[in-house]
Amino acid sequence: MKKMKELTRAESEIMQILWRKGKAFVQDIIDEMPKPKPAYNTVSTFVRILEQKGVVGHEAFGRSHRYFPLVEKEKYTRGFMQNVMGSYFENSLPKMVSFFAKHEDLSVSELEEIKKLVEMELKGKKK
Amino acid sequence: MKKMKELTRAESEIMQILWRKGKAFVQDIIDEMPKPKPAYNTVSTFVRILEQKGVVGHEAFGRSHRYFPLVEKEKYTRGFMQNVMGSYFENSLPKMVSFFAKHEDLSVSELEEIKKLVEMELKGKKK
DNA sequence: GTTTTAAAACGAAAACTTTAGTTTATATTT
DNA sequence: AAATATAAACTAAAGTTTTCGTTTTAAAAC
Repeated sequence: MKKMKELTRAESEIMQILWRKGKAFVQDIIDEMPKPKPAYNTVSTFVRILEQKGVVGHEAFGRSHRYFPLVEKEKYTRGFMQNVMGSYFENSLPKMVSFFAKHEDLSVSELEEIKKLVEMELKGKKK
Repeated sequence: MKKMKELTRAESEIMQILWRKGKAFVQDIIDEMPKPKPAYNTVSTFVRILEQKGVVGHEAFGRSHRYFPLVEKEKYTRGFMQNVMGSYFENSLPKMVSFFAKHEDLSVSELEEIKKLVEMELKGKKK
């Protein structure tokens, strides 16, 4: 398994859009970007970089390319979150949950959802 | 409240060490760094950059400086995780927990810890 | 009090990221 | 088929981050 190269901020922003949309032409990507929209060529360059990195592919439609992710968001998220967990939460999910319980204002329904989820998981685990 | 500037990767690596150790001379930081250790000056430059950004301070000992974080890890983590949550988990903690349940192998004791924690939180919430 | 030495400060080169203008190729229109 | 238009590819400049060699400094050793 090849080690996934870390994405830069701009690259990641474009990947987020591709992950969300599944497939997109350069213009579609630009449409999804906020306020100070970059030039067409800027985005075009980035998809090409991402393609070179092996995380994006394309299919030709006439002389246009429609781009799509080659790496699943889940997969990338996994590697990425591994770092975050290690650096910020001592590799402990309870520590992370506790952090959010302390700092963010969790709703009752969110908490109940987590509880249910964890119980489910426990059921599967214990015997 | 001033908006905390995002840290670069190298800066963040040094902050992690300062957060862990509390106080450290440049050499102490280098000692904590992995394999291809950077030159003394490299690290020295970074602590100075961090100082300029207002996230690190120092006290003088003779002609040495002992550096320490001015921004709590918790505080920085908060802003940082807000992004992560938004980009990767649609701002939903249950989604994040679910992600880990699916991908990482959580131990029974971790799950129980989370369950307890969530129940505690619920108790506090529901009237 | 002069020399040595070790750390901080400075400065600038190297590497990487971001941004877009220019060029090229090829469909589409005339 | 020539002109036009459009999208990708190329190129390069601007900006940022990372890396250290060099210089300055001030304390310590002589």
